Amino acid sequence: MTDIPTRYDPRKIEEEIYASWSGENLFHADEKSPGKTYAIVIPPPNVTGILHMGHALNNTIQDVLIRWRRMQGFETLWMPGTDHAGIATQNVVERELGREGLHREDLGRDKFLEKVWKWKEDYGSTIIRQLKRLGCSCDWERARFTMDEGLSNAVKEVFARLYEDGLIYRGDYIINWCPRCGTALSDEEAEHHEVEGMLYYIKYPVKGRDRLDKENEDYIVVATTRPETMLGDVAVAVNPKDPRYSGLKGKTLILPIIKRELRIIFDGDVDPEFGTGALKVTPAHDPVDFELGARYGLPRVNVMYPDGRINPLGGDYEGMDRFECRETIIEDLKDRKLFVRAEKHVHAVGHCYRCHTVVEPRLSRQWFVKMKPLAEDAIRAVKEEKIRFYPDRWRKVYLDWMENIRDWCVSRQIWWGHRIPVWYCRDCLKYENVRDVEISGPGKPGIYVGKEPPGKCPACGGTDLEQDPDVLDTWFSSWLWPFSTMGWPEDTQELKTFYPTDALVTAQEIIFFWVARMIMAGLRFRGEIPFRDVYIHGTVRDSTGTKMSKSLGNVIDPLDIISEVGSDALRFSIISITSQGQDVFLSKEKFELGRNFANKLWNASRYVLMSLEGTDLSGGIDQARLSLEDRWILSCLNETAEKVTKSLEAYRFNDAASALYDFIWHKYCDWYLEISKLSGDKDTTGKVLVKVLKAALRLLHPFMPFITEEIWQKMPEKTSKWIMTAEWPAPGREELDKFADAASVRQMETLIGVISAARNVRSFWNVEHSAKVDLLLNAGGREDKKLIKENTRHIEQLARCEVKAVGEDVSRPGQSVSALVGNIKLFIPLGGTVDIEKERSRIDKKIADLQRYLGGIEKKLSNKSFLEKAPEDVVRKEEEKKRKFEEQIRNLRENLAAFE
RNA sequence: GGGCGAGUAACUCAGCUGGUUUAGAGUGCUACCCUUACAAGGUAGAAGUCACAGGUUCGAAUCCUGUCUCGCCCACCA
Repeated sequence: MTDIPTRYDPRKIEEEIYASWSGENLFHADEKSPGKTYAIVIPPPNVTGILHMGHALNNTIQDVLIRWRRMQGFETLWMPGTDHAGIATQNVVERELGREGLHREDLGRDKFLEKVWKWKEDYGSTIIRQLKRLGCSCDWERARFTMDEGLSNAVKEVFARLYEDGLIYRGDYIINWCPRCGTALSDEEAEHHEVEGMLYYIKYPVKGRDRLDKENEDYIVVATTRPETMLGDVAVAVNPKDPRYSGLKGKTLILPIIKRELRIIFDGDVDPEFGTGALKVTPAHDPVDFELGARYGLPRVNVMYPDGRINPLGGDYEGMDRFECRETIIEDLKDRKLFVRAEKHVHAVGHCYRCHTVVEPRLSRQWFVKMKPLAEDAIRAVKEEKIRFYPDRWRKVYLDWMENIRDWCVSRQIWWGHRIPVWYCRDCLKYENVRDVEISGPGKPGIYVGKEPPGKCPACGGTDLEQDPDVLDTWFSSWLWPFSTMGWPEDTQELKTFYPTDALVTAQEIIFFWVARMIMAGLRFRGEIPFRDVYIHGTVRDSTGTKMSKSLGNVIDPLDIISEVGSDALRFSIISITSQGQDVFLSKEKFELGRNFANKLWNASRYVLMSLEGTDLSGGIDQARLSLEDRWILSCLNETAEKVTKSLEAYRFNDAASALYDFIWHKYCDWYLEISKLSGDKDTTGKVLVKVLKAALRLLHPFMPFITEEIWQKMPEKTSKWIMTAEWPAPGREELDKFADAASVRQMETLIGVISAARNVRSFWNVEHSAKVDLLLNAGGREDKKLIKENTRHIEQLARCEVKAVGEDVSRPGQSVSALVGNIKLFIPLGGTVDIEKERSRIDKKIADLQRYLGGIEKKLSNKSFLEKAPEDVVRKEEEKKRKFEEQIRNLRENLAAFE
C-alpha cells in the first residue's frame, strides 16, 4: 500500500479509467430494458466548437445527473451529438478557402459542400473527444449529428408537414441581414448591443419652396441614425396631433440629393417627442417604416446589394459601402446646407451572432414559419406545469417571449445546411429566378414540397424543375433534437422508452433559440412535451464579470485546467461555485478547491488502505462493538446521503457538493480518521472506515468520477466491480438507517467540544506545542461523566493533556484557566506561565462581545409581547442562551481572578 | 421603456419557505506545528451595524415599499 503516491496525479489515471469504462460498455443505454428510465439530451455543441467553460459547466451538471440516476438503478440515456452550425461552419471553411485566394463560388455548391464534409470529418469530433476527457458518460454509440440522414429526414418531414398545414410561407419582409455572411438571420440571431451612435438632423425641403433661407415653412427637419437609408426614403411621417406640422397637409417634400418626391403621411404611431417628431420613411430598410409603407401603400425602394454596398437606386453612391456612404452623404448634405446637426445617441444595434457585423434590416424574400399556432400548446404545457423551470423565474421569461412570439425566418442564403425541400416548376411558374416566387400557403401549382425530388411536376408533368437554393436555419434541425435523435418520424422503441426525456440542462442564452422551440416542436410533432424539467444554469464569466469569449481573450481553457489539476478537480470546483442559476465568476485559483479536495480524499483513502493491514474485515459489522465515534460517523454518513440526494433532486448541485466536502473533510478526515488511530478494536474500526469511505466515494462519484473509481478499485469487499454502476447509498437502503443514532451525534458534539476547548486554551495562552498540560473536568451530569470517562484516552491524545480528575465536585485549582462546554467545565492549571497583564485586553474584549449579545437577549426576554406571542421552545432557548452567556462571562472573570 | 438578477468578512460566494446561527464556507491574513494519510496539510485565531432609508412583526440578512450602485435580458423611439 505504501506504493501509492502521496500526491494525487490525475493525468494518466483519468484517461485510463475512461478507457476501461468504455471497454466495459458502461455508457450504453438499453431501450428494451424494462423498469424506470431517466433520459437527457445534450444541448448539441457546434461542430466547429472547442470545449469552453460554459460547456464544462453544462456537461458536468448533466453528467452528475446521469451518473446519479444510473447508480440509483434507472436505465439512463444521455444522448450526445453535435449540430452542424450552418453559418459558423461555412465561415470556417470559407476562411480556409480564402487563404488559398478562393471563394465558395469558385468551387460551386457541390464541391464546396464536399470540402465542408471533409472538414467536419477531420475536425468535427474535437469537442466529442473533449467531452470524453471531461468524463461525460454519454451513450456515444448513439451520437447524432444534425446533418445525419435520419435527422435530415426529420427536418424535411417537419417542413413538409408545416407547409401542408399552412404554417409556412414565403414573402417579402424586413429581416435581419448580415452583409458579411450574406444571409438572412432570425430575430434571435441578431444580438442587440447598446452602441453610442449619432443622431443626424437633416433638412427635407418642401416642394416648390426649396429656398432654404426661411424657417419652418420651407423644410422639415428629420432625425435619423442611418442617413444612408435616406436613399430609399419614400415619405416622411408626422403625428397628426403635432401642431408643428399641421400646415403641411397636401404638401410634398423633396428628398435631398436624390430629388425624389416624398409624401407626407400623418400617423398616430409617430412619437412627437423623439427627434423633431418627423420620421423619414424607408420601407425597404426598417421594420417600422415597412409597416407604415404597408399601411399607406408606399413603394419599397431597396438601395443595397446583399453585401451592404449601395446599388444603382442609390444614384451617385452606387458601389459605396453603407458606412462609407453614411459619411459621404453627411458631407454632401453639409455642402448643400441641408445638414443641421448631429448629436450623440445611444441605441441598440443588431449584430450578427456569428461574425458580429452590424446587421442590416433589409427587405428580402424569405421563408417563414407561423409561430402563434405552435406557441399555444407550448404556453399551456408550461402554465399547467407539465414542464418546470429551475430556477422558476425563467418560466416568466419563457412565457413573455412565447406570448409575444413572432414568425420565424428560417431560410438562409448559405450552402451548408438542410436544403429547403421545395421544388419549383418553371413551366408552371414562368419565373426567371426561383428566388422571386411568393408562396402564401399550400396548393400553389408548380410548387412541390416533399422529401425527395419529384422527377416531374405534379401539375403539368414538366421536368424543368429547380430546387430552392436556400438552406434552413440550423435551429430548424435543433428544435427537433429530442425526438429526431431517437428515430422520429418512425415510432421507434427508443422513443417509446425514453421520450419524453426527464431533464434539459442549458444556459439562459439559448432559451428562445432552442428550449422554447423544442417545446413547440415536441408538442406539435410528437404530441408530447420533450422534457419535464428545464434546469437553467448561469453564464460563465471571468473575474471581472464579462462573459468569457475567445474574441475577448479572457477565456480560461478547461483543457488547460484539466491538464493542470485534472477533470475531477475542474468538475468539483465548478459545481461548488455555481449556486442555482447564478452566474459563475471564474478565475484560475478557484480550481484549487477541487484539486485540494481530490488530494485530501486521495490521502485519506491511502491512509485507510494502509491501516487495514492485519485487520480482519470478514463478516458484517457487529453493532454491539461500535464505539461512540463509529456510531457518530455512520450517523453523519446517513445524514449526508440524505442531504446529497435531496439536493440533487432539487437541482441544488452546490449544496450537494458542499455537504460532501464537509462530511469527507471535516468529519471523516478531521475527526474520525484521527480518532480511529487510537482505536483498540482494529477490526471493527477497519470495517467502519471502509464502509463509510466506500459510501462516501459513491456519493461523490457523480461529481468526481475518476478519482472515486480509482480508489474504489483498490477497495476491499466490493459489491460492484465498478463504482460507476454501484448502488447509490441512500437512507433506507444498504442498511444505513440502522446505524443512525441521534444520541451519538449529541455526545460526539460534546466530546469534540471538550477537545476543541482544551486546544483553544492551549493556543490562547500560548502553551508550547510539545508541552503536556493537566486537565480537570467538572461534570455533573451522568451522561457527561460517562462520556468523559469512556473517552479519556481520546481527549488526552487529541488535546495533548492528561486528565487528572473528573466529577461534580472538581473545583478550580489555583492559577488555572477554564472553559465551558455545555454543562462541563474544564480547568487547566497553567502555573506561573501566564502573563495575565498581556492577555487582559483580549479577555476584556471578549467579555464585552458577550455582554453585547447578552444585552440583546435580555431585552428580548423583558419584552412582554415576545413572552406572550413567541412559541414556548423559542422562549426557552433564549433563556438557555442567556444562562450560557452569563456563565461564560462569569467564567472569563474567574480566569482573570485566578491570576490576580 | 419594460423585466430579471446581484449588493453579506480583505477577496469570491453560500444562507434568504422569518426564531437551533453568538450570520457560514473557500481563499487570503495571524500564531503555533514538517504530530509515521495529506504542507495541495494540521491546530487555534482575528475579521461582518448582512448596500441605504422606511415599513410589517414579539422577532428581519431573510417578508413589503422606496432609493442608490452594478450586471443581464427583452422592446419598432427613427
